[in-house]
Amino acid sequence: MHKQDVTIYDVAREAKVSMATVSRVVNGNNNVRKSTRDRVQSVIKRLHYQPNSVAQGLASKRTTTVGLIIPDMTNMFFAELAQGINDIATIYRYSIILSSVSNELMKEEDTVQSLLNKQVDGMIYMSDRLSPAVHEVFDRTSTPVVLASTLDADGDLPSVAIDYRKAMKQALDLLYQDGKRDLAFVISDYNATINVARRIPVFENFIKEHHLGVPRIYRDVLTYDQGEKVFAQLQQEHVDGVIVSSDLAAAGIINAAKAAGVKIPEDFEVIAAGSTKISELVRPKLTCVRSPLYDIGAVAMRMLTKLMGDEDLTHRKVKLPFNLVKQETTLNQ
Amino acid sequence: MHKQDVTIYDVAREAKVSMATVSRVVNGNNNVRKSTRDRVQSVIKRLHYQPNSVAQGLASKRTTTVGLIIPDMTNMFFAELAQGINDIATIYRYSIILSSVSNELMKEEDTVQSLLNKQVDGMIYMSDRLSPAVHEVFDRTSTPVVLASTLDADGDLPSVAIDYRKAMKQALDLLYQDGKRDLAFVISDYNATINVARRIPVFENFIKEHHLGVPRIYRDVLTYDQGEKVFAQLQQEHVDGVIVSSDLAAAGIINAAKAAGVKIPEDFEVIAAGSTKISELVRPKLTCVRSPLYDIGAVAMRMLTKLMGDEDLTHRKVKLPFNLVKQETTLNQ
DNA sequence: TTGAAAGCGCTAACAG
DNA sequence: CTGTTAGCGCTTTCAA
Repeated sequence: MHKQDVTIYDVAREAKVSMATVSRVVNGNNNVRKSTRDRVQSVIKRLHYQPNSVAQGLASKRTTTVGLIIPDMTNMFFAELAQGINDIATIYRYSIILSSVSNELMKEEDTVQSLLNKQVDGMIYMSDRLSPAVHEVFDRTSTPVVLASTLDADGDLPSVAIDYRKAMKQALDLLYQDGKRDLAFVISDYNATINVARRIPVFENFIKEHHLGVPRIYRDVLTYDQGEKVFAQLQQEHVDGVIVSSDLAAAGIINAAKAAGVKIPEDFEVIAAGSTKISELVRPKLTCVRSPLYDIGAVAMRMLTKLMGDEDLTHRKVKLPFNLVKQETTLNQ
Repeated sequence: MHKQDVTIYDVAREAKVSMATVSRVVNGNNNVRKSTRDRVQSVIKRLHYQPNSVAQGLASKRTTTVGLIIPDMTNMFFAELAQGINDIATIYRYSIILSSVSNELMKEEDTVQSLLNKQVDGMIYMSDRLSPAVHEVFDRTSTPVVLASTLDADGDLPSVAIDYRKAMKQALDLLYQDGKRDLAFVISDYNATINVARRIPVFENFIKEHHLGVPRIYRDVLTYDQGEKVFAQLQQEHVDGVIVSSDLAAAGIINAAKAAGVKIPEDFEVIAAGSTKISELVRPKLTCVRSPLYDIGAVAMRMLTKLMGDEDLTHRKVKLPFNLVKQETTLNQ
């Protein structure tokens, strides 16, 4: 049994034309007489001919494939981004090679290089941290890259995101207006660009301006369990308002607070700086910054298609509007 | 700027060997003298040579790529499966082409065919329903396929799953032992193989054996909102024990029940027949059937690697052990 | 509107 | 241990 039984050559022979003509028909090239086209198409149907994409890729140097570098696909945040990318990719008939880099089995730069070796036409990068090694690979290649929900703080890679500074500021304002003065910021990765270059400076500045003492930052809190655990520390330090980067961790904090008999939002307010379905299904419902994740993915993919078609981008750094959704973990005036 | 500047030919010339020898070095073939190997490797390094996977694929007829057909990547259930697949794939150096078939943009059989055209070495299929059209494509190809967390009820495609009959039976027993007599089964897709061929027969049989009247089955309940909505019906029909196929929908039911002042588990018990992180973060915590999702994915991928290496499978239908995790939505004796 | 022919970059006999 | 030589299946000039 063969992987491929019928090739373009078989079609050409049966239809009594050259391979070139079959190729034209397959690729929708108009320079074919209608009668010829019909004849070829009927042979294609009769023989169940399917073009070999690998051969097409080698000959044309286009694979109609894009690479997706994602930190962790079990994180709904990224899954929703990926869904937006996927849908647009499908419309444009691009396939997606998925690389989840959560495991330590392969270095990120090797993953990216492997994508390049597969001759992807473009890549979308959504890891929070753009290491120098990865950046170097991006710089060396002519294959277009778009960042989704991430930033390239120093460089100028095209990106789609929200205004993290503004979102952080609004969240802090809300806590402050509600009378909270002992604020904390709970994050997963301190060195993620969006944290170190955006949210943290805003947070520290806010604390300073309002004379709220020392900025309290808790790191490495990403999972539900880590959220549950960090609550004890928050309570010990008498924190009464907290911004949490992941809503999964925020769910842990909320449940731990409820278990400890703490009243939310009266005595303790929580805002998630990033959100997924989870913010809707915990009780009390989570006040959160809602990014248009699906749209971020969709826009990023659309930008990539332009880049892959050698078009220019009108905007290289796109900021999409976000929403501060006031729910039950803040006083919600 | 070119996509590929240095080819195997350049390396051969610089190292003063033939392309064949370079190819041998690249592929770790042992029939190369150490000194030659070293010389070639140093040239490879100096020139930053990277093999073109597309050309390799065309020449060798192996792409070291597998296709993943997934219904909806924003469903954590599938995301966790995919993670297991991804990790094993990474170990064996396979890339993953991801096809989310949730959108209506492309028919499933076309998606599968497109994967075949890309010359994937194998496929893992995780959609709940194996349509005749898709099955036909699978039957026609010699490319190996493994089903993960799905069944091929009539056919004999290799699969990895749990014992759905047993899981359903245990869940029903638990509700019955707790004194619940007005049972219902809430599912997303009635025609999913695991439902129509496994769970539903067990449910109907149970109802009959215990003389519990007419089996109540609620369909098309998949999302959180749909779960919230279906609760009104459950209440109206005085259901006191329900098995829900998706834990996301179960979360909706629980929250709606709480909002209606219904006491869980005293007056109303809930068991999720499939579970993810969500079962842990709702309150009360959800009693659920826990499938080893990551392992199912991992085992499926391992089976696929064997098939792709032309090895035989000792077991074509693997059943992994599951757990009925008793938490707060059942009386939990 | 069509065909001939030269690759795309690599692998895999085969011969030596 | 190494090189020669055909391809893999398709696209793409270039001529006709």
